[in-house]
Amino acid sequence: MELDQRIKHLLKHGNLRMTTVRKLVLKEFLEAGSIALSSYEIEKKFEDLDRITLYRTLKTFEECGIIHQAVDVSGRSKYAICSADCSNHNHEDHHAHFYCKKCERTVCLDDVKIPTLNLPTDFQLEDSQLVLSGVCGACQ
Amino acid sequence: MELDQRIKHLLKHGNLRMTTVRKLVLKEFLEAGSIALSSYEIEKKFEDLDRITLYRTLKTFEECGIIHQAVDVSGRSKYAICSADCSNHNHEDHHAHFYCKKCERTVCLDDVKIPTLNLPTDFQLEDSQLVLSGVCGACQ
DNA sequence: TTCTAAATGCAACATTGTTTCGTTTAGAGA
DNA sequence: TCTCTAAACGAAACAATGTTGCATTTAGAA
Ligand SMILES: [Mn+2]
Ligand SMILES: [Mn+2]
Ligand SMILES: [Zn+2]
Ligand SMILES: [Zn+2]
Repeated sequence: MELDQRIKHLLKHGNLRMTTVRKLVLKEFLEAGSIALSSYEIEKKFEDLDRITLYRTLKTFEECGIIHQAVDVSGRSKYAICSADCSNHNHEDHHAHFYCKKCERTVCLDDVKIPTLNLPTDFQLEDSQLVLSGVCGACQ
Repeated sequence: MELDQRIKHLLKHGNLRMTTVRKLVLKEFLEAGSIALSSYEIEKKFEDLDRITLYRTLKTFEECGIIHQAVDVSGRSKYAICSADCSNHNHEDHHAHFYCKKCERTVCLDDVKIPTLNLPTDFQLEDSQLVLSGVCGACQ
């Protein structure tokens, strides 16, 4: 499907209005693919994009199942486009993320699923995040 | 071993001077055990403890293998005392951490080791962090 | 006890994110 | 196509978290 079509489709599916900022930001994520983007990276790409609006857009997209969050080792939040099966308040992409210490990029490792672990019985598990770090292929 | 003795031993082992702040902070970590502490939590416990010095102390302890870092889901850094086998610039405690969404505490799950995974070959893995979240035993 | 490198304390700054509130606008309905 | 309103935006103000530079204090070796 064409990019503009996918954008329209995703926003409609999430019951979101088609605003300039949303189309702009969503385009970035679609183009980034499995590379996760920080708020700052998006912000600096568009001079007249308001920081606050951007934060709100990211939160909205995350809640709708359009993007998912990946914390990186430095504590910064990054976001990447979700796989098809995520929906409103229900994320299904439980994969690991790799943070490259050289280029500082975070990539989704869609094929590295987070394994099931047995916790002490009194912990009630809801989410899990696996953050790997090292050097990516491009940086070696 | 007595608390003061352990503090002396750990600082000496890390080749660190025995300063007031370091003894104070290290005591907190020893008493906290497997509960990870944020900078803020320590800071508010001692009114006249300088924020900047505290950050530096945490960094120093981390480098010496006295405490280890655990990112929590909110992006905040937390720290907990290391197991015996960590040393200068060489951490050996590769366990998962559990973040309770209710009490916001992070605990070390010393027995939950991070499993080995097969990554795409071009990634050179150095570290891994596994952050589980949900509700802890005390909060149910 | 002396002396110096290490540690501290303060100021100033940077990054990341939230809240409040007035203004603009998307898009549903007439 | 036009009107109208809830949703989204933009600006200001604030908070949390962390770093850097520099002058002062201090631990502990000699
Ligand atoms: Mn991902
Ligand atoms: Mn731990
Ligand atoms: Zn890289
Ligand atoms: Zn709890």
